[in-house]
Amino acid sequence: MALRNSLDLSKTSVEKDDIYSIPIDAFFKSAFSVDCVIFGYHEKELKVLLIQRGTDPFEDFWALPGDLVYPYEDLDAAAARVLNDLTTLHEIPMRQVHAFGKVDRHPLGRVITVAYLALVEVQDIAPLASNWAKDAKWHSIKRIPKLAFDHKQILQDCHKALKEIIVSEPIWTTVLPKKFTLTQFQEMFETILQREFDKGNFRKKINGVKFLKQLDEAQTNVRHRPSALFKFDPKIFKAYKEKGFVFEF
Amino acid sequence: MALRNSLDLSKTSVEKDDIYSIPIDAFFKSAFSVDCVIFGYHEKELKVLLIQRGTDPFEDFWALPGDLVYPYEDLDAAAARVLNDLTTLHEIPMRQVHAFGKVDRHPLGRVITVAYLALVEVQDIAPLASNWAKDAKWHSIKRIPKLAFDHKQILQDCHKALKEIIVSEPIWTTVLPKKFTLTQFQEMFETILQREFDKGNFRKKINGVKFLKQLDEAQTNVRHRPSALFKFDPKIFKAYKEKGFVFEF
DNA sequence: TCAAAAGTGTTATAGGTACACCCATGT
DNA sequence: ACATGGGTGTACCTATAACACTTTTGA
Repeated sequence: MALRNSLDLSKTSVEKDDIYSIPIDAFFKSAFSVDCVIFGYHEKELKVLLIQRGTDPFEDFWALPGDLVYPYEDLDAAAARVLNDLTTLHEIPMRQVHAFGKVDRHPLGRVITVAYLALVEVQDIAPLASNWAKDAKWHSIKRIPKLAFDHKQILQDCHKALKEIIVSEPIWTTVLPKKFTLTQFQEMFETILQREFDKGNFRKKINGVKFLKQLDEAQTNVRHRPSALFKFDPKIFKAYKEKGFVFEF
Repeated sequence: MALRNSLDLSKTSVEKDDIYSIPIDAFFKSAFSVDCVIFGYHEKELKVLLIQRGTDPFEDFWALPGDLVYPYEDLDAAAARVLNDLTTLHEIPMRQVHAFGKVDRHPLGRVITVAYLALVEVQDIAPLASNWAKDAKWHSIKRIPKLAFDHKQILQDCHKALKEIIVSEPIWTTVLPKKFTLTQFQEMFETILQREFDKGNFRKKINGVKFLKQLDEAQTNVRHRPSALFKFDPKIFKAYKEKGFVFEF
């Protein structure tokens, strides 16, 4: 059987055909990992943080940052740790997207991985290579190199999930300045959702939404009419979310 | 540490505080399971198939049907197997919803579980207790007993996911007869989405949707005006799905 | 002829789309 | 004065919601 060759479970006495007599210990011969799709946004460009692997398997390949989950570590905490190892960011929530569990997805053994995503400001990142990575770089979503494992699929699924999450959860707050213009707001959505909006109509929708509050300030030093600045009000948003609010673009 | 007491990893030499020196084998001391939320629909009622546990932990508690994933088994295949063990159904796709990975969620060791859901016709089920279950019964979604593990949370998340999936994927085909009336169709959505629709407006939406085809047949032996019968056309639906179709109720 | 559910039509309103146009600023 | 992006208004069109009404059957 093909799968047999790509797995090393030789330390157990498990025989494939006698599946109902597998000793309980055999089940505890597997591991789980998390893989993080860290999206970065900056000036109308969507990027992903990739690492270049420093060890086998797939040495030198670009891959999503990820790691095995420690025995005493919650799944969510493991994802947060990976983000912290690569960046200076804390308190950025990672969202779980999907578990990938094909038998042969990892050449060294049975490893199920759980994919997480986050959206951050590109400039916030300090891409220092950790011990399992030679290098770490932002890649435009439009030019992704060949990736290790099944990471191409994972990235694709997470990109789709990002588009769904962004309209209902304010994960975009990490990507805009505290005080932002409506144009910045619109461009961010246009980039991530990969479509364009009419300026006037977009603004009408924003005006109907109380959690985006216009400030008494304006831009300065711009060579055009200064824009009003807006801020996000998390308390008011909370009430919206409870009613099932989503941006209906 | 509280977690320490609820886990049994004594076979490894791992010390909590020295997490970076954990031997690779320690990671392969964990297991994964699948838990299946099998929703059943019948005559305006939504139910869930629960089993009564026959073994510790949580013996005699009601729980979601689930099992450990076999070493050579894909995650999706494990979910399908659980469904097959409890029912006579094949070819019913299970949809992955979420992975639950809290350290202490399983009293016997580190077990991450991946939740799946399916929607089936209640009558199709043959609730025979398998070796790990004393009993298996349909429970109305409105009256759910105390559940084992974190299954209450899992059920809740899956119920929410069902509402989201039902409007974009035709998982409801398993629940309606091959030839169905628009009233049956409407009642099914009303039950699952827990809201009501105006008959006339609902039908207007259906008429705009080409993958629901009216047949040249009608009901017989009903003591009221016979309803036209409709069928689902998977080929036409495929084109709709590619354009991102969802029912906007 | 009545009950019951099928099926259609009407209207008022809300919301979306596609524009055109004016405004404030720095150079 | 003009280039640049900010900001507003309008007119058209379509979608939606609420409702009343007609139709077809079995009993």
